[in-house]
Amino acid sequence: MQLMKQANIDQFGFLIHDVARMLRKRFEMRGQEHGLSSAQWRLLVRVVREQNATQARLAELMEIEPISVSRLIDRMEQAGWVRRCPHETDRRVKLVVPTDKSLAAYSAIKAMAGDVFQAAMAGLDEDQQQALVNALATVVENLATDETPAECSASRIQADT
Amino acid sequence: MQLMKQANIDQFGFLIHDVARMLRKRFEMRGQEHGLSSAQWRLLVRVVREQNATQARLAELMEIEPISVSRLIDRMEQAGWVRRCPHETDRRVKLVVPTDKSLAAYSAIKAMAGDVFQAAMAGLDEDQQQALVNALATVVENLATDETPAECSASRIQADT
DNA sequence: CATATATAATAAGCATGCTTATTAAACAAG
DNA sequence: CTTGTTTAATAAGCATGCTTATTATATATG
Repeated sequence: MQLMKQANIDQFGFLIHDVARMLRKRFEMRGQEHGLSSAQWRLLVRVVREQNATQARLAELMEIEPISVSRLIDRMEQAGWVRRCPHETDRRVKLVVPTDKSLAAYSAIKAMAGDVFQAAMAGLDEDQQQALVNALATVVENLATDETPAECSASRIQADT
Repeated sequence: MQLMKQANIDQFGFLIHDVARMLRKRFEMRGQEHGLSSAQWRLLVRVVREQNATQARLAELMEIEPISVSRLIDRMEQAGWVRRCPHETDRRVKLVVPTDKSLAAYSAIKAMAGDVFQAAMAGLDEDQQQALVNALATVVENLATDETPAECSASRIQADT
Protein backbone atom coordinates (compact mmCIF):
# COMPACT_ATOMS: atom_id res chain seq x y z
CA MET A 1 0.00 0.00 0.00
CA GLN A 2 2.44 2.64 -1.21
CA LEU A 3 2.04 5.88 -3.09
CA MET A 4 2.68 4.13 -6.41
CA LYS A 5 -0.73 3.57 -7.87
CA GLN A 6 -1.33 1.71 -11.10
CA ALA A 7 -3.75 3.85 -12.96
CA ASN A 8 -6.05 1.91 -15.25
CA ILE A 9 -5.34 2.40 -18.92
CA ASP A 10 -9.06 2.70 -19.60
CA GLN A 11 -8.82 5.96 -17.69
CA PHE A 12 -6.58 7.48 -20.35
CA GLY A 13 -9.32 9.58 -21.87
CA PHE A 14 -10.57 10.85 -18.56
CA LEU A 15 -7.04 11.65 -17.43
CA ILE A 16 -6.15 13.61 -20.54
CA HIS A 17 -9.40 15.47 -20.39
CA ASP A 18 -8.92 16.31 -16.73
CA VAL A 19 -5.33 17.43 -17.13
CA ALA A 20 -6.26 19.67 -20.05
CA ARG A 21 -9.13 21.21 -18.13
CA MET A 22 -7.09 21.75 -15.00
CA LEU A 23 -4.18 23.26 -16.90
CA ARG A 24 -6.57 25.57 -18.70
CA LYS A 25 -7.98 26.60 -15.34
CA ARG A 26 -4.52 27.35 -13.98
CA PHE A 27 -3.63 29.43 -16.99
CA GLU A 28 -6.89 31.26 -16.73
CA MET A 29 -6.19 31.92 -13.05
CA ARG A 30 -2.61 33.06 -13.55
CA GLY A 31 -3.30 34.77 -16.84
CA GLN A 32 -5.84 37.08 -15.26
CA GLU A 33 -2.93 39.15 -13.98
CA HIS A 34 -2.35 39.98 -17.62
CA GLY A 35 -5.96 39.86 -18.75
CA LEU A 36 -5.34 36.87 -20.98
CA SER A 37 -7.38 33.70 -21.31
CA SER A 38 -5.75 30.38 -22.06
CA ALA A 39 -6.69 30.40 -25.73
CA GLN A 40 -5.50 33.97 -26.08
CA TRP A 41 -2.21 33.07 -24.49
CA ARG A 42 -1.72 30.21 -26.93
CA LEU A 43 -2.40 32.48 -29.87
CA LEU A 44 -0.16 35.20 -28.51
CA VAL A 45 2.77 32.78 -28.31
CA ARG A 46 2.30 31.88 -31.95
CA VAL A 47 1.99 35.49 -33.04
CA VAL A 48 5.11 36.57 -31.20
CA ARG A 49 7.14 33.65 -32.52
CA GLU A 50 5.97 33.99 -36.09
CA GLN A 51 5.42 37.61 -36.87
CA ASN A 52 3.32 38.47 -39.91
CA ALA A 53 1.35 35.24 -39.71
CA THR A 54 -1.92 35.22 -41.57
CA GLN A 55 -5.05 34.07 -39.81
CA ALA A 56 -5.07 30.95 -41.94
CA ARG A 57 -1.49 30.23 -40.87
CA LEU A 58 -2.42 30.66 -37.22
CA ALA A 59 -5.32 28.28 -37.64
CA GLU A 60 -2.91 25.76 -39.11
CA LEU A 61 -0.37 26.25 -36.29
CA MET A 62 -2.97 26.04 -33.54
CA GLU A 63 -4.85 23.29 -35.34
CA ILE A 64 -8.17 25.00 -34.93
CA GLU A 65 -10.57 26.26 -37.58
CA PRO A 66 -9.99 29.64 -39.23
CA ILE A 67 -13.30 30.91 -37.93
CA SER A 68 -12.21 30.21 -34.36
CA VAL A 69 -9.06 32.23 -34.99
CA SER A 70 -11.13 35.01 -36.44
CA ARG A 71 -13.27 35.43 -33.36
CA LEU A 72 -10.36 34.96 -30.99
CA ILE A 73 -8.55 37.76 -32.77
CA ASP A 74 -11.69 39.91 -32.64
CA ARG A 75 -11.43 39.93 -28.87
CA MET A 76 -7.65 40.15 -28.73
CA GLU A 77 -7.57 43.05 -31.13
CA GLN A 78 -10.13 44.83 -29.02
CA ALA A 79 -8.02 44.19 -25.91
CA GLY A 80 -4.95 45.57 -27.67
CA TRP A 81 -2.92 42.37 -27.92
CA VAL A 82 -2.70 42.17 -31.71
CA ARG A 83 -3.46 44.16 -34.83
CA ARG A 84 -4.78 43.05 -38.19
CA CYS A 85 -2.64 44.51 -40.98
CA PRO A 86 -3.34 44.29 -44.69
CA HIS A 87 -1.15 42.10 -46.82
CA GLU A 88 0.97 44.00 -49.32
CA THR A 89 -0.29 42.29 -52.42
CA ASP A 90 -3.21 40.04 -51.44
CA ARG A 91 -6.18 42.02 -50.25
CA ARG A 92 -7.95 38.91 -48.89
CA VAL A 93 -5.22 38.33 -46.33
CA LYS A 94 -4.83 39.97 -42.95
CA LEU A 95 -1.50 39.70 -41.16
CA VAL A 96 -1.75 39.38 -37.42
CA VAL A 97 1.00 41.22 -35.58
CA PRO A 98 1.66 41.54 -31.86
CA THR A 99 1.45 44.95 -30.26
CA ASP A 100 4.12 46.36 -27.96
CA LYS A 101 1.91 45.30 -25.08
CA SER A 102 2.19 41.69 -26.24
CA LEU A 103 5.92 41.81 -26.68
CA ALA A 104 6.34 43.31 -23.23
CA ALA A 105 4.17 40.67 -21.60
CA TYR A 106 5.63 37.74 -23.49
CA SER A 107 8.50 36.74 -21.23
CA ALA A 108 6.46 37.15 -18.07
CA ILE A 109 3.81 34.95 -19.57
CA LYS A 110 6.33 32.34 -20.61
CA ALA A 111 7.74 32.26 -17.09
CA MET A 112 4.24 31.88 -15.71
CA ALA A 113 3.66 28.92 -18.00
CA GLY A 114 6.91 27.39 -16.78
CA ASP A 115 5.70 27.70 -13.20
CA VAL A 116 2.45 25.97 -14.00
CA PHE A 117 4.17 23.11 -15.83
CA GLN A 118 6.60 22.64 -12.96
CA ALA A 119 3.74 22.47 -10.48
CA ALA A 120 1.91 20.05 -12.75
CA MET A 121 4.84 17.69 -13.05
CA ALA A 122 5.97 17.82 -9.43
CA GLY A 123 6.97 14.41 -8.15
CA LEU A 124 8.10 13.20 -11.56
CA ASP A 125 11.84 13.02 -12.05
CA GLU A 126 13.58 14.39 -15.11
CA ASP A 127 13.37 11.09 -16.99
CA GLN A 128 9.71 10.61 -16.21
CA GLN A 129 8.92 14.13 -17.37
CA GLN A 130 10.80 13.55 -20.59
CA ALA A 131 9.05 10.20 -21.04
CA LEU A 132 5.70 11.90 -20.50
CA VAL A 133 6.18 14.57 -23.13
CA ASN A 134 7.66 12.05 -25.54
CA ALA A 135 4.69 9.77 -25.07
CA LEU A 136 2.29 12.67 -25.58
CA ALA A 137 4.13 13.66 -28.74
CA THR A 138 3.70 10.11 -30.00
CA VAL A 139 0.00 10.21 -29.22
CA VAL A 140 -0.37 13.51 -31.07
CA GLU A 141 1.29 11.95 -34.09
CA ASN A 142 -0.92 8.88 -33.91
CA LEU A 143 -4.04 10.95 -33.75
CA ALA A 144 -2.87 13.37 -36.42
CA THR A 145 -2.82 10.65 -39.07
CA ASP A 146 -6.08 10.84 -40.85
CA GLU A 147 -7.57 7.47 -39.91
CA THR A 148 -10.34 7.96 -42.44
CA PRO A 149 -8.89 5.99 -45.34
CA ALA A 150 -12.21 5.85 -47.19
CA GLU A 151 -12.31 9.37 -48.57
CA CYS A 152 -8.68 10.03 -49.40
CA SER A 153 -7.82 13.59 -50.24
CA ALA A 154 -7.27 12.77 -53.92
CA SER A 155 -4.05 13.42 -55.76
CA ARG A 156 -3.22 17.06 -55.44
CA ILE A 157 -0.80 17.32 -58.32
CA GLN A 158 1.38 20.35 -57.88
CA ALA A 159 3.33 21.31 -60.95
CA ASP A 160 5.69 23.86 -59.47
CA THR A 161 7.53 24.67 -62.66
CA MET B 1 18.33 10.53 -37.24
CA GLN B 2 15.92 8.01 -35.80
CA LEU B 3 12.27 8.13 -34.94
CA MET B 4 13.05 8.88 -31.29
CA LYS B 5 12.49 12.58 -30.91
CA GLN B 6 13.09 14.47 -27.69
CA ALA B 7 10.04 16.61 -27.28
CA ASN B 8 10.69 19.83 -25.43
CA ILE B 9 9.20 19.96 -21.96
CA ASP B 10 8.00 23.51 -22.62
CA GLN B 11 5.63 21.92 -25.08
CA PHE B 12 3.79 20.08 -22.32
CA GLY B 13 0.83 22.45 -22.32
CA PHE B 14 0.48 22.42 -26.07
CA LEU B 15 0.76 18.64 -26.17
CA ILE B 16 -1.88 18.04 -23.51
CA HIS B 17 -4.17 20.52 -25.17
CA ASP B 18 -3.67 18.94 -28.57
CA VAL B 19 -4.17 15.40 -27.33
CA ALA B 20 -7.36 16.36 -25.52
CA ARG B 21 -8.72 18.13 -28.57
CA MET B 22 -7.84 15.30 -30.90
CA LEU B 23 -9.30 12.66 -28.63
CA ARG B 24 -12.46 14.69 -28.32
CA LYS B 25 -12.60 14.89 -32.10
CA ARG B 26 -12.20 11.12 -32.43
CA PHE B 27 -14.95 10.48 -29.94
CA GLU B 28 -17.18 12.92 -31.68
CA MET B 29 -16.45 11.19 -34.98
CA ARG B 30 -16.99 7.67 -33.67
CA GLY B 31 -19.79 8.66 -31.33
CA GLN B 32 -21.88 9.98 -34.18
CA GLU B 33 -22.85 6.41 -34.96
CA HIS B 34 -24.69 6.52 -31.65
CA GLY B 35 -25.61 10.20 -31.74
CA LEU B 36 -23.43 10.98 -28.74
CA SER B 37 -20.99 13.83 -28.27
CA SER B 38 -17.84 13.43 -26.24
CA ALA B 39 -19.24 15.19 -23.18
CA GLN B 40 -22.44 13.19 -23.40
CA TRP B 41 -20.47 9.99 -23.57
CA ARG B 42 -18.51 10.92 -20.46
CA LEU B 43 -21.69 11.65 -18.57
CA LEU B 44 -23.35 8.49 -19.78
CA VAL B 45 -20.49 6.38 -18.44
CA ARG B 46 -20.92 7.95 -15.02
CA VAL B 47 -24.66 7.51 -15.05
CA VAL B 48 -24.48 3.85 -16.01
CA ARG B 49 -21.81 3.11 -13.42
CA GLU B 50 -23.52 4.96 -10.62
CA GLN B 51 -27.23 4.67 -11.00
CA ASN B 52 -29.40 7.11 -9.11
CA ALA B 53 -26.73 9.79 -9.10
CA THR B 54 -27.92 13.31 -8.43
CA GLN B 55 -26.87 16.11 -10.73
CA ALA B 56 -24.67 17.49 -8.00
CA ARG B 57 -22.97 14.12 -7.66
CA LEU B 58 -22.37 13.97 -11.40
CA ALA B 59 -20.85 17.43 -11.32
CA GLU B 60 -18.53 16.24 -8.60
CA LEU B 61 -17.60 13.07 -10.48
CA MET B 62 -17.02 14.87 -13.75
CA GLU B 63 -15.39 17.81 -12.03
CA ILE B 64 -17.46 20.33 -13.89
CA GLU B 65 -19.94 22.85 -12.54
CA PRO B 66 -23.50 21.79 -11.71
CA ILE B 67 -24.89 24.20 -14.26
CA SER B 68 -22.87 22.50 -17.00
CA VAL B 69 -24.35 19.18 -15.95
CA SER B 70 -27.81 20.68 -15.98
CA ARG B 71 -27.59 21.81 -19.56
CA LEU B 72 -25.85 18.64 -20.70
CA ILE B 73 -28.70 16.62 -19.21
CA ASP B 74 -31.24 18.92 -20.85
CA ARG B 75 -30.00 17.75 -24.22
CA MET B 76 -29.43 14.14 -23.21
CA GLU B 77 -32.88 13.85 -21.72
CA GLN B 78 -34.35 15.23 -24.91
CA ALA B 79 -32.35 12.68 -26.93
CA GLY B 80 -33.62 9.87 -24.69
CA TRP B 81 -30.34 8.91 -23.02
CA VAL B 82 -31.33 9.70 -19.44
CA ARG B 83 -34.34 10.62 -17.34
CA ARG B 84 -34.65 12.98 -14.39
CA CYS B 85 -36.48 11.26 -11.55
CA PRO B 86 -37.65 12.87 -8.33
CA HIS B 87 -35.90 11.95 -5.11
CA GLU B 88 -38.04 10.05 -2.66
CA THR B 89 -37.66 12.45 0.23
CA ASP B 90 -35.84 15.56 -1.02
CA ARG B 91 -37.84 17.48 -3.55
CA ARG B 92 -34.87 19.66 -4.54
CA VAL B 93 -32.99 16.67 -5.88
CA LYS B 94 -33.31 15.04 -9.28
CA LEU B 95 -31.88 11.59 -9.80
CA VAL B 96 -30.40 10.98 -13.22
CA VAL B 97 -31.00 7.46 -14.48
CA PRO B 98 -29.97 5.86 -17.76
CA THR B 99 -32.65 4.71 -20.16
CA ASP B 100 -32.71 1.30 -21.79
CA LYS B 101 -31.21 2.95 -24.84
CA SER B 102 -28.17 3.96 -22.77
CA LEU B 103 -27.73 0.55 -21.22
CA ALA B 104 -27.94 -1.09 -24.64
CA ALA B 105 -25.37 1.25 -26.13
CA TYR B 106 -22.98 1.18 -23.20
CA SER B 107 -20.80 -1.78 -24.09
CA ALA B 108 -20.54 -0.78 -27.73
CA ILE B 109 -19.48 2.66 -26.65
CA LYS B 110 -16.90 1.31 -24.25
CA ALA B 111 -15.44 -0.87 -26.97
CA MET B 112 -15.30 2.16 -29.23
CA ALA B 113 -13.40 4.07 -26.59
CA GLY B 114 -10.96 1.20 -26.28
CA ASP B 115 -10.34 1.35 -30.02
CA VAL B 116 -9.61 5.04 -29.86
CA PHE B 117 -7.21 4.67 -26.94
CA GLN B 118 -5.42 1.85 -28.68
CA ALA B 119 -5.00 3.95 -31.80
CA ALA B 120 -3.83 6.87 -29.69
CA MET B 121 -1.16 4.87 -27.91
CA ALA B 122 0.08 2.89 -30.87
CA GLY B 123 3.83 2.59 -30.86
CA LEU B 124 4.07 2.70 -27.08
CA ASP B 125 4.80 -0.61 -25.40
CA GLU B 126 2.87 -1.84 -22.39
CA ASP B 127 5.30 -0.26 -19.92
CA GLN B 128 5.29 3.07 -21.68
CA GLN B 129 1.50 3.12 -21.74
CA GLN B 130 1.37 2.34 -18.05
CA ALA B 131 3.98 5.02 -17.35
CA LEU B 132 1.97 7.51 -19.36
CA VAL B 133 -1.27 7.00 -17.46
CA ASN B 134 0.58 6.91 -14.15
CA ALA B 135 2.30 10.18 -14.95
CA LEU B 136 -1.01 11.74 -15.98
CA ALA B 137 -2.60 10.55 -12.74
CA THR B 138 0.22 12.25 -10.84
CA VAL B 139 -0.33 15.46 -12.77
CA VAL B 140 -4.05 15.38 -12.00
CA GLU B 141 -3.24 15.01 -8.32
CA ASN B 142 -0.76 17.86 -8.44
CA LEU B 143 -3.22 20.16 -10.12
CA ALA B 144 -6.08 19.14 -7.87
CA THR B 145 -4.39 20.60 -4.81
CA ASP B 146 -5.69 24.07 -4.30
CA GLU B 147 -2.53 26.15 -4.80
CA THR B 148 -4.14 29.46 -3.83
CA PRO B 149 -2.62 30.16 -0.42
CA ALA B 150 -2.72 33.94 -0.67
CA GLU B 151 -6.38 34.72 -0.22
CA CYS B 152 -7.35 32.04 2.19
CA SER B 153 -11.04 31.56 2.62
CA ALA B 154 -11.03 33.28 6.01
CA SER B 155 -11.51 31.37 9.20
CA ARG B 156 -14.63 29.39 8.73
CA ILE B 157 -15.08 28.46 12.32
CA GLN B 158 -17.10 25.33 12.51
CA ALA B 159 -18.22 24.50 15.97
CA ASP B 160 -19.34 20.97 15.41
CA THR B 161 -20.09 20.23 18.99
C1' DC C 1 -12.17 39.48 -71.17
C1' DA C 2 -15.33 35.87 -68.97
C1' DT C 3 -16.08 32.15 -66.26
C1' DA C 4 -14.94 28.59 -63.07
C1' DT C 5 -12.46 27.29 -59.08
C1' DA C 6 -9.77 28.02 -54.93
C1' DT C 7 -8.61 30.60 -50.92
C1' DA C 8 -9.02 34.13 -46.80
C1' DA C 9 -11.89 35.85 -43.77
C1' DT C 10 -16.31 36.18 -41.71
C1' DA C 11 -21.40 35.29 -40.27
C1' DA C 12 -24.91 32.40 -38.09
C1' DG C 13 -25.99 29.13 -35.00
C1' DC C 14 -24.87 25.15 -31.89
C1' DA C 15 -22.32 22.52 -27.77
C1' DT C 16 -19.77 22.76 -23.74
C1' DG C 17 -17.37 24.89 -20.43
C1' DC C 18 -17.43 29.07 -17.15
C1' DT C 19 -19.12 33.00 -13.54
C1' DT C 20 -22.71 35.15 -11.23
C1' DA C 21 -27.42 35.37 -9.70
C1' DT C 22 -31.98 33.29 -8.72
C1' DT C 23 -35.46 29.96 -7.04
C1' DA C 24 -37.10 26.24 -4.26
C1' DA C 25 -36.53 23.29 -0.71
C1' DA C 26 -34.26 21.57 3.50
C1' DC C 27 -32.35 22.44 7.89
C1' DA C 28 -30.91 24.90 12.11
C1' DA C 29 -31.75 28.24 15.82
C1' DG C 30 -34.44 31.11 18.26
C1' DC D 1 -43.69 29.28 13.60
C1' DT D 2 -40.08 32.56 11.76
C1' DT D 3 -35.77 33.69 10.29
C1' DG D 4 -31.34 32.69 8.42
C1' DT D 5 -28.18 29.51 6.13
C1' DT D 6 -27.16 25.81 3.12
C1' DT D 7 -27.99 23.05 -0.81
C1' DA D 8 -29.91 21.48 -5.60
C1' DA D 9 -31.06 22.94 -9.69
C1' DT D 10 -31.53 26.46 -13.07
C1' DA D 11 -31.23 31.12 -15.77
C1' DA D 12 -28.51 34.61 -18.14
C1' DG D 13 -24.67 35.78 -20.49
C1' DC D 14 -19.76 35.06 -22.00
C1' DA D 15 -15.56 32.41 -24.31
C1' DT D 16 -14.01 28.96 -27.24
C1' DG D 17 -14.49 25.30 -30.05
C1' DC D 18 -17.34 23.41 -34.06
C1' DT D 19 -20.19 23.00 -38.89
C1' DT D 20 -22.10 25.16 -42.71
C1' DA D 21 -22.75 29.08 -45.67
C1' DT D 22 -21.37 33.69 -47.56
C1' DT D 23 -18.39 37.35 -49.39
C1' DA D 24 -14.39 39.15 -51.49
C1' DT D 25 -10.40 38.35 -53.83
C1' DA D 26 -7.07 35.68 -56.46
C1' DT D 27 -5.97 32.47 -60.01
C1' DA D 28 -6.51 29.35 -63.85
C1' DT D 29 -8.72 28.36 -68.27
C1' DG D 30 -11.24 29.00 -72.29
